[in-house]
Amino acid sequence: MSDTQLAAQPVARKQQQRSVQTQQKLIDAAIEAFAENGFKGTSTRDIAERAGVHHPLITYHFKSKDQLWRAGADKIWSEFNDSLNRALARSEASRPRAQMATLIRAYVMYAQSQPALHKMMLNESSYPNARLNWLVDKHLKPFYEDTVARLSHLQDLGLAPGGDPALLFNLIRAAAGSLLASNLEIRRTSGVDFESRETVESLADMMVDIFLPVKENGHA
Amino acid sequence: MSDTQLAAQPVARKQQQRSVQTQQKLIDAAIEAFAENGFKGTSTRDIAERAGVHHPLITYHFKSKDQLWRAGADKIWSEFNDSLNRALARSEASRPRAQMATLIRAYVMYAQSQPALHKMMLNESSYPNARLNWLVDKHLKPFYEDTVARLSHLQDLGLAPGGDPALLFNLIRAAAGSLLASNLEIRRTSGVDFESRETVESLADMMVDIFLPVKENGHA
DNA sequence: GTCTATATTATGATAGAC
DNA sequence: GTCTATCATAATATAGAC
Repeated sequence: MSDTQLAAQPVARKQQQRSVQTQQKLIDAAIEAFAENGFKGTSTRDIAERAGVHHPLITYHFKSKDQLWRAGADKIWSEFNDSLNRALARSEASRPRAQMATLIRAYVMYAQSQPALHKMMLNESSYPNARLNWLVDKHLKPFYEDTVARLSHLQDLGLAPGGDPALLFNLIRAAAGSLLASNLEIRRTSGVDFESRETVESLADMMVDIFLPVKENGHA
Repeated sequence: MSDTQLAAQPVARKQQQRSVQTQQKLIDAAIEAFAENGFKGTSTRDIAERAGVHHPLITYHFKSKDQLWRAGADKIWSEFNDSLNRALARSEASRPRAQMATLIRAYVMYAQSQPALHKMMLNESSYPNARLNWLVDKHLKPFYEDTVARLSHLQDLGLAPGGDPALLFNLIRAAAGSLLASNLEIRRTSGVDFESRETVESLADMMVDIFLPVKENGHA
């Protein structure tokens, strides 16, 4: 092996690290900007400024505005799935109603910490487009399939409100997502502040009470 | 009176009529475009194209993009309030639970026919800005005050779920608004189609069942 | 991997002919 | 009231120096 190879490797690694950091900063800035102003309403210059990076680096790292948007959506959904799975593992709940209550609480908590999840979905639902199809097929559908199966089972046990379980799923999801994405509006209208953990937890409690009104036998 | 005055009046009226028509076309196109792409994401050229009008006419009739946005919001909220008031008058319901059920149904129906109501609110809730403050103070607040008072009264009667009535109000509103604004996404994910009146009515039924689970004495 | 400079197109708003 | 033409700015994307 030559000297240049021995010396070159650490340099390459450092460069690789900086590259990854730049990409992460751009992705985080993109999530924020796209959630605020939608895909069309967001300029790559705005994203670059938020990330503290020169704007041609977006093309360099992500090829296009569209690819950067996808990277942002991937990150959000990955964090969201992790968050729900961790909550399920932590709760150790084995009964279906308790599991669904855990899911609802975890959904509300995640929607507060990252309202962009709902914002980006709703922004893309405005008119038929490739990003919406991609979002649904890659990310929403698996979550939907799993959760509707759980809700359907709860209905069979008489532990969830009747009616189309797909409708029920979307009702719960839309309520939590939209509510926490409307943070600023609701604070101004109602004085309710979802930045307070207490308020978010009372929302989660209220949702569990309303959407799962029937308790499991022998348990609180 | 001179001849010129007698002849000029009808011409002025015709011009006035065309002016009003142009303004209406622009307002309708603006509502559509702003709901799809948000304020920043919408170009005045896009609005003018949708309206079939040359784009400098926007400045002429509305002074600015911002003023046109406000005209659109005013129209939506005016129609929305009319729609709710007509539903209340039509139902002749005198008991508070039946009135609230009527309001929920009317809200769902309006959200289907004009999802822009929810879309424009949520778009402006993304970050602090003058349009959000204007929307809340002029339009949302009066609706909020009236409806929370009704919900609070229902809670006192034991006819609505407990907890902060402001939270309950926003939960119901966000659920219906967001659900019908997510039309395209939900159809692709779940196969549920809110263009069907039957589906929308079963959603309204489900919402009344869930949010007003306790019936009034002696009535269905 | 990062920068400056720039090509090309789109945007909000206006001026001035008709 | 309506049109064409245009200004100043901002957008996406790329080229090429370092």
